[in-house]
Amino acid sequence: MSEIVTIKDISKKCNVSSATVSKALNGHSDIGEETAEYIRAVAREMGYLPNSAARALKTNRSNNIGVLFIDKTQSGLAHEYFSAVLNSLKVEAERRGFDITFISRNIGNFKMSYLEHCRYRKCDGVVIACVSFDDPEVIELVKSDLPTVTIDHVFDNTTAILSDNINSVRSLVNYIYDRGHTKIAFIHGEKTSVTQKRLASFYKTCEELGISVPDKCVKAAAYHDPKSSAVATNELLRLSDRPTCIMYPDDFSFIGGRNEIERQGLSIPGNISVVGYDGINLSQALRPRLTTWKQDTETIGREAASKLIDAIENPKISIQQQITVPGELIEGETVNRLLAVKPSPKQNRAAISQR
Amino acid sequence: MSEIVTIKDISKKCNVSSATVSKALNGHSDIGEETAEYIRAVAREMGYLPNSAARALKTNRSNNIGVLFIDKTQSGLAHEYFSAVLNSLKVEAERRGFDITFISRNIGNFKMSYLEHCRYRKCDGVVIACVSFDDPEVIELVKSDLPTVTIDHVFDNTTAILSDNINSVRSLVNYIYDRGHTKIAFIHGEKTSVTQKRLASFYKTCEELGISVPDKCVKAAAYHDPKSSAVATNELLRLSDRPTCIMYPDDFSFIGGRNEIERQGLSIPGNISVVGYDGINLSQALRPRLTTWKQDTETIGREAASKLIDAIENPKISIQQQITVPGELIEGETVNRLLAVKPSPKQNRAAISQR
DNA sequence: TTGTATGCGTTATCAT
DNA sequence: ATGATAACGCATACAA
Repeated sequence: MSEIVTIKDISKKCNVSSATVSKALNGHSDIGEETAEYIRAVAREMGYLPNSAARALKTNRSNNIGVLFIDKTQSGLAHEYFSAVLNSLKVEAERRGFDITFISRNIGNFKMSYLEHCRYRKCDGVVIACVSFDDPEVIELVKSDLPTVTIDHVFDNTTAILSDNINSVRSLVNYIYDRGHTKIAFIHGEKTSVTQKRLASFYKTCEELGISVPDKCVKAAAYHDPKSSAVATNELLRLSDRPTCIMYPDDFSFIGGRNEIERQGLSIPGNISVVGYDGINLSQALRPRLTTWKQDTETIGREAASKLIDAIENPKISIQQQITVPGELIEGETVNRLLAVKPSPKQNRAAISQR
Repeated sequence: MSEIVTIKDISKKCNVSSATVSKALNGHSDIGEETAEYIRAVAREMGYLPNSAARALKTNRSNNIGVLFIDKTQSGLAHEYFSAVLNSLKVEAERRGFDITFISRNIGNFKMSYLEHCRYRKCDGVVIACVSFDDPEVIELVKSDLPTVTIDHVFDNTTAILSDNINSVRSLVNYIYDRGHTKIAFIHGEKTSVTQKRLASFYKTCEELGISVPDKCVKAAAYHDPKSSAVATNELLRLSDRPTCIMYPDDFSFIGGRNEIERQGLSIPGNISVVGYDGINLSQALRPRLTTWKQDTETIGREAASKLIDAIENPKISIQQQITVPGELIEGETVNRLLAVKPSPKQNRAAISQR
């Protein structure tokens, strides 16, 4: 088909040197405006495209950012939260002229570390998310000279984009409390730093509100795993002093809880109230619509790309920072309003047994 | 940190020329076995990594495959079906030494076509999926000299990996019929070639079974859109001669149908039977477990990568082919067994009104 | 303001 | 079996 056109081809057509063409194309100021414009016009007309490999070889810049989105279970692509973040990240990266490369071990026969993969592809920087942050290879990556941005995890020497796990749980608990609940159960995912933040915020907020939290009301489950949340739900529903509201680790896990609740002939929110976490599409397709916390995946992904590229393009003035991205409460229909006034324990128990 | 080590560095250490090192590293046969082994050992010890940019520049091969996974709505990442395919594709590509680059328009300030993006990044080939296949830019891509594999769509000059949309619908309809249903409704997505295949298979199978399909029982909705499926469900439920089983465009859309069914006080499968399509995680987390068709995303993605890389590595002997990937029926709990014997129309009507 | 020359790291051709 | 050399396309230091 159409032959590949190079700078040399353009230089011939324009009767200038290839250096002049290169400068004109890159907008250097030391080229006459008219010649520059002419060269650019010819380049456009000839369908010129820069050769990214040649450019990378020369400049040691690839305009490529690595993305480490790996999970114990599978690739991070399975989680709607992470795929949404990735998508936003990709959009912003492309807007600023960067492509994305998935980083992994084992590329072909070469077994390489994450860092080696980045070096092999000459990635200008790397975004790390949804990965075991204590993996030595991740540490190696973070400690390297490569610009790095982490999502939902803080290392002391990198920029981090954080979904606001403290305020989210605080808001949810306050919302639940305002609707008259004082017996609130919390099902959490695997013990990551995110989980620890949410759990701490849960305890702290309850304490501020004067709500006691029995150990029985805090259950461990796993993220994105309806089964373990179903088990936890079952245990909670069997408590003699049953909670009136259950908080789930994420919207998808709630499906398991919902099954268990319905299996016991209870209705949401009539007999038991619930909230999710994430605000994925599914949560608003369900009936009743799930009350949940929407994480701002669009901003998280965009900021991750943006801060990383800032660091790449301005290595000296860039400083590590932690950016906390607020989310928003989605008020669905799954938290019952129990009483107009703050209930005493006795009233509360009455409200439960009225089912 | 550790400096980048090049072939030249190795050649110095080994007291051979850089040409010899290159050949040894690439396993050429014209190097003494002992020297070659020695060179490789030194390279390993020094932490040598090939410079992909230099190699690409020289060989005109990037070991990079482009991936066009774009949807009207968003990126294809939102659909669990496509993200699963992509993940499998990525795994196979990496196993064979290829990285993946997302192809899009608008990279930086350069507005480029899909083909131009591929050329810019020197992609060795491209996989096309979940895209408007009638987009002129996609056509341009397919008609180019770039090796191409399409997923779920056939062009006459490319290799295609196809989920078996004919047999899947046939199997579903047969399964439903075997359980005593003769009034089967079909809700379909936007009119793509996939949709047309499924619809044709639906009509054909019904005809083979001697089932008549009133126009009222075939409804248009949109993929991945619970709302439109809810609307279609509502219309179907209001029919005087109501279907006993509804087939949904996909598992996620079924959520909308389910809401509508429950809103009307009907139960699944007691009052109305349903099947989904895709077999995503959600479908088996629901209660009752959804009867659906599981598309073999793992094979689809793997084959797409595999065939594309075959074509890249062996351009002469590679031929276009269409590969149909079978799926499997997931027997959930959402199709009621109506009668032991094939029902006459009258019995059938009685069964319906008994609710 | 424009041109010349060089080298980025690699592979391939052709000698030796 | 090994080495010298050139070339891939581009950007830049320096000369003009």
